[in-house]
Amino acid sequence: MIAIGEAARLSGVSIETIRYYEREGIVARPARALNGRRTYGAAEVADLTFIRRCRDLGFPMVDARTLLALSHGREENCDRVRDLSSRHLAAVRDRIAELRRLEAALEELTGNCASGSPLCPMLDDLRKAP
Amino acid sequence: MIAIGEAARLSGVSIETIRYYEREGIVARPARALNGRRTYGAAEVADLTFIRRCRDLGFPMVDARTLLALSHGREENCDRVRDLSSRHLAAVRDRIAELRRLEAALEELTGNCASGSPLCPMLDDLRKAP
DNA sequence: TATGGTTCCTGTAGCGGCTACAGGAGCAAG
DNA sequence: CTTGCTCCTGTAGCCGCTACAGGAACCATA
Repeated sequence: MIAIGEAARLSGVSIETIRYYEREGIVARPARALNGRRTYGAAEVADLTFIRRCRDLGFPMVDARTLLALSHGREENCDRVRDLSSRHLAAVRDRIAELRRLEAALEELTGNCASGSPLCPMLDDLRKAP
Repeated sequence: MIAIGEAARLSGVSIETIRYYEREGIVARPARALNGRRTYGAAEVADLTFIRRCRDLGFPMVDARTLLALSHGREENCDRVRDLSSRHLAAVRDRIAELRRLEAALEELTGNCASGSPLCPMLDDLRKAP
């Protein structure tokens, strides 16, 4: 049994965030040592790591929760998992497309900026309401 | 002189957000009518629209503030503007690259998921700590 | 004049997902 | 015995809004 600092190191989830997950009921409350300190075993560290993996993949917390629950369930509900992840993949692609549009718009604005006008062309563009 | 609802329609900034911008000192406090209601003119609507344009382009509020101030300044500080926007463009590109990595990782995970294993391969991958 | 629908006002709380304290207790090493 | 580390609880802050609650005033119609 290890303390919270060690669990944080092993899982890659910060101490504060571990306590936050506990408060929010995202992970189960760990056992406490006689002095009141939290103690963690391999299963708890695995859960924390699982959550971090989900977050690294950009899943929102609500999905991470669900995935963790599915991972605990006796039947591995692969359909649910695939559904969640393909939705998330679609959201990621939408976001990429949106950022590309931003990128193009910014490129154009900064491109205009390169010209040596007395009036800043970029500010001028921003002032035009579309 | 128009009321806040009309200013919201014209600028594309919601009423609540206009009041928020005012509270935060992002835009100047407008004049008030005798009944205490805010009144807006063309200049105020232009400022709101300017901010919205910045936000649409993904600039953080702190940059939008600066750009608005530059837009009000007597000398159009084009260098500052170009600097801000090229930094922002770089941030957007970084974010796109990050999302592409996510996209690739998610594609691989969901790809695994298509196989008909009794154990969900995606959950299995998530359980492996990298 | 009464009524009803719309707009406006202030103030406060909530969202997500943490992060950063404050203020204190315990524990191990030198 | 002191120093410094880890841990504890509880609260507030981050960003950029958004959503109320609870009330006042305006306008159009009957």
